[in-house]
Amino acid sequence: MVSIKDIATEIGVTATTVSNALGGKGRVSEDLAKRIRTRAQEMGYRPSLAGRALQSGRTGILGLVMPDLTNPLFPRIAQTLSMMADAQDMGILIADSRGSPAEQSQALQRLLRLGVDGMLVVPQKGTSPDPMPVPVAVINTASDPQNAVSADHRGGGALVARHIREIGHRQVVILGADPVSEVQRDRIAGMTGALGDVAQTTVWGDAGIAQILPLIREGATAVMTTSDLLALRVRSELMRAELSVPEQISLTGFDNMAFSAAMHPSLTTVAQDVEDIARRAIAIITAQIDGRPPPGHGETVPMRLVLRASTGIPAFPSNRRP
Amino acid sequence: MVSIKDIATEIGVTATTVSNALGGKGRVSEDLAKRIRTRAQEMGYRPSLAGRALQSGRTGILGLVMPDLTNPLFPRIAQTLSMMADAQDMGILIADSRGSPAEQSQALQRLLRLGVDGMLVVPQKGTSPDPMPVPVAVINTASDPQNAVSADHRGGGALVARHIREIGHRQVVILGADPVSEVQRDRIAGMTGALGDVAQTTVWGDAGIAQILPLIREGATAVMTTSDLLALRVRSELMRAELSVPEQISLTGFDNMAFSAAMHPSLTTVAQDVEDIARRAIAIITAQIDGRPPPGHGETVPMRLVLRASTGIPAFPSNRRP
DNA sequence: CGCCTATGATTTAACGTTAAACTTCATCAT
DNA sequence: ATGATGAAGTTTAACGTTAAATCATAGGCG
Repeated sequence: MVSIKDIATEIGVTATTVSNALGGKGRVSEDLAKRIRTRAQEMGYRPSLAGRALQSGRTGILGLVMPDLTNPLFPRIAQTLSMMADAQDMGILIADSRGSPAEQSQALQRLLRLGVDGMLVVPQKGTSPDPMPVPVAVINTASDPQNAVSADHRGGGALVARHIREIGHRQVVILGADPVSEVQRDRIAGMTGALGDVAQTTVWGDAGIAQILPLIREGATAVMTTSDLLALRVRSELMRAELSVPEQISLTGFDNMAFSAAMHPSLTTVAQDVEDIARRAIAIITAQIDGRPPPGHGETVPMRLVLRASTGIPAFPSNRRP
Repeated sequence: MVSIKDIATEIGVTATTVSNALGGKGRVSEDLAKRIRTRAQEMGYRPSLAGRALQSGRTGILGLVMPDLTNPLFPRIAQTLSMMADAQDMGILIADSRGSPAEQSQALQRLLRLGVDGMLVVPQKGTSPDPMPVPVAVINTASDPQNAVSADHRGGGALVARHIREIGHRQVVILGADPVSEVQRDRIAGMTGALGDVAQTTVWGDAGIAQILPLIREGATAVMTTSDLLALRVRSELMRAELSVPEQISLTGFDNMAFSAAMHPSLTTVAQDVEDIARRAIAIITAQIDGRPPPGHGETVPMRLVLRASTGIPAFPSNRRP
């Protein structure tokens, strides 16, 4: 490994001068600076993060903790975060909280031990992360509006619900995965709010899926879910019951996952602007690290309705079929 | 931040003694060592990675570069790698090569600059990573058997193909996503090998999907794909053509993605033992970092056939339907 | 000529940790 | 008594970088 000293002795100056030349600080004649830069380049110099970190107290590394790395959102978040971080010459260290709040704390501790400058956390359902000795940005849970950034799940729910209402549905089923999840509750709250006087029943999880066919027999013409994966499972149930989508039943998902466009019929769903969320999270974190006031105050990022083929005008919009 | 020195002055010994006590090296009386450990605990001491890294020349951080973080494999690889790494007190820094080989090099450079001790690379289709100044483990491409670990894609292909042949199919279509991908080519090679005298046609990508219905009209009774997502798209096509799965057409995927169990019918597919792959990759990398010879010599990790409802005995196994 | 200022570079020190060499003191065999 | 052995700690130094303070030199000005 080439160090700043090696360059210094090669050229015949001091380490400090090389540091200044490369960093653009202090006083170095433009001539010498250029010479140093080219020589450094030639010798394949790479600044040692460790040395710098020791001196500055900063590692330039952020930790990313997600409830479950197999979470559908993770890849896109990770991708965008890593690009944003790159742009600031920072790195993203990942950790998995493996579903449990206890593991979440451990993951945070591990990242802390590795010396991250800040933490990006997508918290476990229903938890908020322990207080940390480094800045934290919380994603998708509005714990403390100062450091949180979230998609507007409520607004997203309202978007689909309004669509369903406007195309004429008068009785719908809402299916959530887990009532513990604040995100899911928000989505559903948005739906119920926008449905207004449309008749609605909310059901949860596997038990909820089993209740759907009976509810359809009682006149429901649309099923709104809080995740594309749930929607796919409902689609399977409907197929088994020989109910056609969207002719007899309209179906909606959430999150615009990769497969939702490939299903038949392609799934109407709601997309998060993950890129915007990631950008804001990074902005919050870097601001805090640099001791600046975090920008914005917990505004949420709007969601977008993705209209596809799984929703349509109900054949029998009345409460009960003939 | 509490440093080793703080503890030293508190107790009235030298920094070295504290370091020795905590690290279990050197000579320290058990009595004193205990006192030091408890005091360190009380003061909330966390060793500085930077200091250690500077001294040892190691950061304890590995880089993970994937072609595309939205790759279906990524979450599971990342999850397992991060757990394995944790176990060795290491961290995983992620980077996205954004689809292009050029970006792949840049991603590697970035991680290098951040000071990783080693690199885990899932290379771009058809590329192998540039030589690196740190150890590298290559995943899923058998470039150099010394440092590569891969699922047995060929064997996986053979598994599904054998299944399809054994249940009586005599004419099949094979659908791949991209002929440039070595992984996909291996999977298909495995399939064609195991099909033996079964009539077969291989088609690729979007154009390939369009060719499937004609081929079925000519008598094909099974469609084998190299990815679950492709299978889902084929399923949609079949549905549009009112062909039932598996009664009329059998369908298979690859990778056992989250949705493949939720589809209707649930998808017969091939699963990678991602955990084993990750474990071996970490073993290879840590061995190289420690200067030990890498264990094993590029053996591949067997794949597993996941039998579900999308494959069955063909109604008309003959070459042409009545 | 002597003083001030600006410029260009050097010296010093520190960040936290640990390997290696060294001191101190007690114990024990000859 | 004399040296050898060993245990318990200490001193020194180094890893790479950079902030702060210091030194040297030249040119401008009264």
